[in-house]
Amino acid sequence: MAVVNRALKYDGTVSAAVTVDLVIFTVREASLRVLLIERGKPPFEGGLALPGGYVRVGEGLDQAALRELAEETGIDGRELHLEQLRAFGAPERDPRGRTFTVAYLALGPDLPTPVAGTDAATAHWVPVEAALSAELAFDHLAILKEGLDRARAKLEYTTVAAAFCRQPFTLAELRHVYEVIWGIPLDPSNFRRKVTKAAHFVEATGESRTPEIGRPAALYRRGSAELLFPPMPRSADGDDASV
Amino acid sequence: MAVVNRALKYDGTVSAAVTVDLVIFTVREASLRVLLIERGKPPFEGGLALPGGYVRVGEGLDQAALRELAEETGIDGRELHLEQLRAFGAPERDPRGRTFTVAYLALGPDLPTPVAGTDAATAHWVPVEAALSAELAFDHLAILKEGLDRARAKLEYTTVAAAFCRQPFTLAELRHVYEVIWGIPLDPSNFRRKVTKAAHFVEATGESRTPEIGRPAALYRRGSAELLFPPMPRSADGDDASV
DNA sequence: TCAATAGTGTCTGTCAGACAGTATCAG
DNA sequence: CTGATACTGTCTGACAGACACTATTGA
Repeated sequence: MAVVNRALKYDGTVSAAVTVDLVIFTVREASLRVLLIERGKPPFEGGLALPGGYVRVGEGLDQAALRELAEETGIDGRELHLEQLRAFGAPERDPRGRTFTVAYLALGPDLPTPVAGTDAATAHWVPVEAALSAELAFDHLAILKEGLDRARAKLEYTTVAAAFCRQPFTLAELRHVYEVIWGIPLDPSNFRRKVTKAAHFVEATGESRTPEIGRPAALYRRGSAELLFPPMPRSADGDDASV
Repeated sequence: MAVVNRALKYDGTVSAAVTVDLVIFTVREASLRVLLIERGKPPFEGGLALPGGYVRVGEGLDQAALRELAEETGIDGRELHLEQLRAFGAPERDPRGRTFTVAYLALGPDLPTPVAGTDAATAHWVPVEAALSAELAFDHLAILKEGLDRARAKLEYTTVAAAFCRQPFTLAELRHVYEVIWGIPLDPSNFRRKVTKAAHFVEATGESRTPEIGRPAALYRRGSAELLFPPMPRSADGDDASV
């Protein structure tokens, strides 16, 4: 769609299209998944890509990211964690002409199977290991990698892990998020001590949930803290398992 | 400069100018300083701003940042730490029309007084406390704040502090960087233990430098490590002193 | 009763904070 | 010698890793 003009201004500066692209992660069935769409139009027609689209006139970057999130997935962005990753602007990253993209990272609880939107023929939750070895359109593989790195890093020193859990949640569910994203097992006992002693990471609801088997687990909600101090230690030897 | 076209494409997507802006920090005379220019042209003529300029045709973002660094300061960017902060794109951030900017953070040792460049009437190393309470052009105050936050955070878990020191350096000089940027004193003894025990943060040259007064100090060079593990602890009570 | 998961208690090593004490220079 | 800064050593408390042990459910 839309031929992007690659207009030269007299002084050699560039006028370009600007897009937002979204790295949307969720945890489902013991794996971290990213939302990928099958492109319905050239370039890369039929190929896999991150959801995204052009920024509109009069629209801010965050605003554009929220709109694309709603359009391509039907998700209300206010329910998830959304933050900017960074801008990508290599001259040849889009064969249609000069295009800059601002990548966003979105984290949410196991989300509904998304609604195919404007540019999306179909959308799927793809396990990240699979996505990392897939051929993605444009420079989306690099963007995905940065998103993954950022998500992994942020689990350490912020409380975003809770963004992956539908509230209320058990500590086992929260721990599961860490284990899946870091690809390493955590000691349940030490995890509990850490999380419950950190100020305002989680707050107990006083209720509990009885699973099909085993002892009922206490339920918690997100606390008010954004930063986690001291951080959640990732085992010294930076072992990322498979990925 | 130059009138930026705010062309609407038929589908309402925007074509815009793209700039890079630089937050360049250095440590001098017991204060953290940022390079600000006095704008030579409208808008905000005569006002203070971060150095920066338009991205050119065929030029990548990092490349544009390096070029602007050289043009406006005469600094060879390969000598300093340069990383992207993030993109800013509020619709009304530039009165001339829709403009996106990609902010960069640059960290270097006490740098030469910069050469006034293309868009800069004059350039100064301004103490950050002063810059934070100044009226900066565009959204540059917000960009500066983010740069400062990022720099402070990165001292904790990376070895970038060494980027502020001309090599070779003493451990007192390196410690001074932390103290100035965090605005808190660090215990010299514990700092030494931490830095020398961390793998490849610094490596001893075997030489020493005799100051005007006091015992000579051993000299070190940057090590190969980028990440610092375990991190440099910032005292639990997040006290940022004045700033 | 057992299987399974939730949750508690405790030992140990590592490391940060505090600070006493020693070393090496210029005058 | 004094003053100043560089460097070493040591004690203590906080906390992570490991893991034994107890608690509460369904079948």
